[in-house]
Amino acid sequence: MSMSSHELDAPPWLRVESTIMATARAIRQSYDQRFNDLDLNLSEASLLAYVAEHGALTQTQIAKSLGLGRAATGALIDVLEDRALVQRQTNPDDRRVWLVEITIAGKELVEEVYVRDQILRKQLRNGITRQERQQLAAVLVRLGNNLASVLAEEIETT
Amino acid sequence: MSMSSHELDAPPWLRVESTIMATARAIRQSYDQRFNDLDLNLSEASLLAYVAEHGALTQTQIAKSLGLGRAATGALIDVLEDRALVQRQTNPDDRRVWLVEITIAGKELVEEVYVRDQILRKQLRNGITRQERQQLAAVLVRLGNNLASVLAEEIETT
DNA sequence: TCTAGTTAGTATGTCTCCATACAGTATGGC
DNA sequence: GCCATACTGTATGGAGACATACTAACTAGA
Repeated sequence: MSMSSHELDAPPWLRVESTIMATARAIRQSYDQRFNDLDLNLSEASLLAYVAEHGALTQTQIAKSLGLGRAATGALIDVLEDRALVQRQTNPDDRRVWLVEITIAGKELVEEVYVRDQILRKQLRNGITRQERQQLAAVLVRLGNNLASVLAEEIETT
Repeated sequence: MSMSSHELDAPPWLRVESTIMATARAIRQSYDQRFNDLDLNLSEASLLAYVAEHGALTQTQIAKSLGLGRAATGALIDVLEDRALVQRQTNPDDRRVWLVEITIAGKELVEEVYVRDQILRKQLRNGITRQERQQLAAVLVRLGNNLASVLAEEIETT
């Protein structure tokens, strides 16, 4: 019935990229659903948990750790601050920066975040061995390095 | 020196998700750069290549194969049609649909797309064995299945 | 000092995609 | 034939992030 001899339906490069992309989107989506009734999305929950663990941090520090840009991080903090889950405090030693801290209400909420994360992680690991997960991470890191050098090289020639 | 026993800087779930997401973004970015002087991005190039290989197709067929929504696909086709790289033709048997075909100009351009893809793919595979790539794909598929059942289950309980 | 360069946070515009709703068209049961 | 249902392509609004540019503030050198 099949007219062509190709094993894949889509061009292979798109295949790889869109599979990875779709996986990432789905992870985000499932976390968003699990946190939905807490009125948190994955990014907000992550920021909250990070601040809960690491204490008073500047926005730039948070942005770097979460792998987001400074603008996106600032917007997240705005939302969480409006809900009194974190608070900004001035730093007398450097008046450019905010020190972001978790509040009491934030601490309470983050406990629930931990619980749900554990449950979801267990479900996602189903049928995937620890070794496979480690290898997945390792390959992604190498791929990331290759990508970085490709992108760097491209800039040089500009 | 370290107060906590955590090995990672960021919350682990964000770690996984953002690594995958960042990888996907970087792949997209490197393709976009390589296709930049052709005035194509990855999605456009993929669509062009897919139509070049599979001939006259409806937009819905293309959307499904590329893993995009119908709206996004239609927008892509608009752009490519304006540049006369593909053309829409009516189908007398079903007046709802467009049949999208590649043009002569499109065929010429897609040849260059193939060349550049081969080069980039080779660079990205550097230091990653065929077996590892296959395993990466396999793990992503299983993870995707887990995600699908998690998301489905969530909908049921709503 | 004061001047140039750097850094922190914010504002703005763009990109790429999804979800939803809509109008036109097909299709299958009666 | 007629009607409910399903499907195609399009329009629109929103999410989530980036890149750029901007202001305020810090820092180091003459």
